[in-house]
Amino acid sequence: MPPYDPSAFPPFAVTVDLVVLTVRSHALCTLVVRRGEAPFQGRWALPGGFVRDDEDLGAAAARELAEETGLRAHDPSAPAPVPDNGAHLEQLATYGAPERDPRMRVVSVAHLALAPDLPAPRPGGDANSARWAPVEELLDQARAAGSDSPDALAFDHAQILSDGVERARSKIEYSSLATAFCPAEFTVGELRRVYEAVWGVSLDPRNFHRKVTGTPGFLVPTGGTTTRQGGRPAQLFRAGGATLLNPPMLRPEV
Amino acid sequence: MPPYDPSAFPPFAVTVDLVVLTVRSHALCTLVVRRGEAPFQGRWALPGGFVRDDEDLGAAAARELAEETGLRAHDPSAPAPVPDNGAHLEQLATYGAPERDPRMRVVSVAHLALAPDLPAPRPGGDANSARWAPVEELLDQARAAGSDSPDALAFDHAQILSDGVERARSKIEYSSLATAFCPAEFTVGELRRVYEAVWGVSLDPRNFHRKVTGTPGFLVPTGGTTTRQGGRPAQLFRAGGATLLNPPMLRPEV
DNA sequence: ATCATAGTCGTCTTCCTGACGATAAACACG
DNA sequence: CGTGTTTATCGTCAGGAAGACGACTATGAT
Repeated sequence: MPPYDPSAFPPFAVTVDLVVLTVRSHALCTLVVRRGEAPFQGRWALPGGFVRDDEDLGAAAARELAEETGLRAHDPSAPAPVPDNGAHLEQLATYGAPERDPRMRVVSVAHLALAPDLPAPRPGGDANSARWAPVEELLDQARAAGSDSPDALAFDHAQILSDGVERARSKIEYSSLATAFCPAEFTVGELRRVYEAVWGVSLDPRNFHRKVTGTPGFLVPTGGTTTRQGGRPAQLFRAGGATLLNPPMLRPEV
Repeated sequence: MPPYDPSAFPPFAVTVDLVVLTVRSHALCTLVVRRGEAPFQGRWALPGGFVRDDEDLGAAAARELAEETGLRAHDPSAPAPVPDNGAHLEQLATYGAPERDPRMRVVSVAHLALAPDLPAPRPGGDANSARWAPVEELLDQARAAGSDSPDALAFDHAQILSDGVERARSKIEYSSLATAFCPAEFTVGELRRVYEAVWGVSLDPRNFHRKVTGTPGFLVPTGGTTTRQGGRPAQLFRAGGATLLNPPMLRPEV
């Protein structure tokens, strides 16, 4: 074991980067901001920033999320007394390859946020500096063109986005996390469209309905109904207390 | 968005900590080392150390793992041509509460390593400075006594261990990761005892046998047999190419 | 020879899923 | 005002997987 001498450590910068996902018009979208400075000037990037001196990692991520979107983070470890519109926020992974930032050694603790559909993004300064981009578009781009393409995300953000999307895709299988994409009250059909958008598949409405309404604690009827999707009025639900789905919702093969 | 000025970042130290898990005599155990210096002098802690200047996070974790155990890390992203005794190594989570190290701001990128049963740990220097400790023991301790108990793990390592164990417990459900606890060739019964030790349950040998031998790509028979567990000779298997178990192995309730 | 131990093959019931028919309740439009 | 369209919801049926458990097999120990 090397001697643990805290005065002789290599200096690192620590940042948080955010993969903020939402579902907009049947597509899974993520928030990207345009970089104003070098490196990667003019390229799109995930929102993020430095962790402050006295700030925990999750707090830094929540602060960045609020700055970029106005969303209040919903701490999953809290008892969650208010079913507000706060977004789900969790740590994703940490990226620290030595050359990931050409200027210096930067370790980025990526976080994943899931939010209901939001109005237009709140640009930090100028008008077109932030947007919701369909993740398929961004990921296809990263696969087709290289990471040097001017349309590709800056730094290793395509990898971070890919990891975040994969986390979301797998986590809605066995948890009730998909409700984080929905408003406080939602219908079974709206929840189904979330699954369809995140997985990029279409699901049988009848089997889906049977599954989610038959899982105890997943959905709680509010008593109200809505016709905002057209067609026959649908029951409104809130997310129930259950966080784990057992047995899980099965993602179709293919 | 705050201006991204790399010369004005708050300085952090970045370390890796390791949750090394193995199964020894029917119990899930983790490697702990005794701290030689303050803070927490004399207390047990997870092995770990500083990330070097030009070193990736995973490389730092692999280096620490080799230093502490002699294990070669088995990069899960590599095509894995050699079914060697290398341990499985993956990033777990990152811990960076401002006061987690009283001396300075330290962000620790915890990694999870799964290894087959090893001989006695290789102490870095003196004889009794490292040991395999049953995780139940360590976690019960953390729950019963506070973190100030002299038997409790140093820093926030009880939390890190708890997260690592939970990751391992859930991941063997839907992946073939349990084979990382086994030697290169193993029997169905040995694999079952791994599940039983990690989950702390007992499983029906017949149903378990049906499940693992019936999942395509999970196990590959080597042709050999062994009687090292006593009783009727058992077929030997190697881990197959499949990494995802679908449908998953179900962890019993209760 | 007998027993204990561990492995392996079957059977049966129950639960869950996927496929899909049928009905219900709204709205749009001629 | 009927008719078609859309979405929601209930029901049925066959196939697959899992839990419970019986039965048989091949070793070593006594």
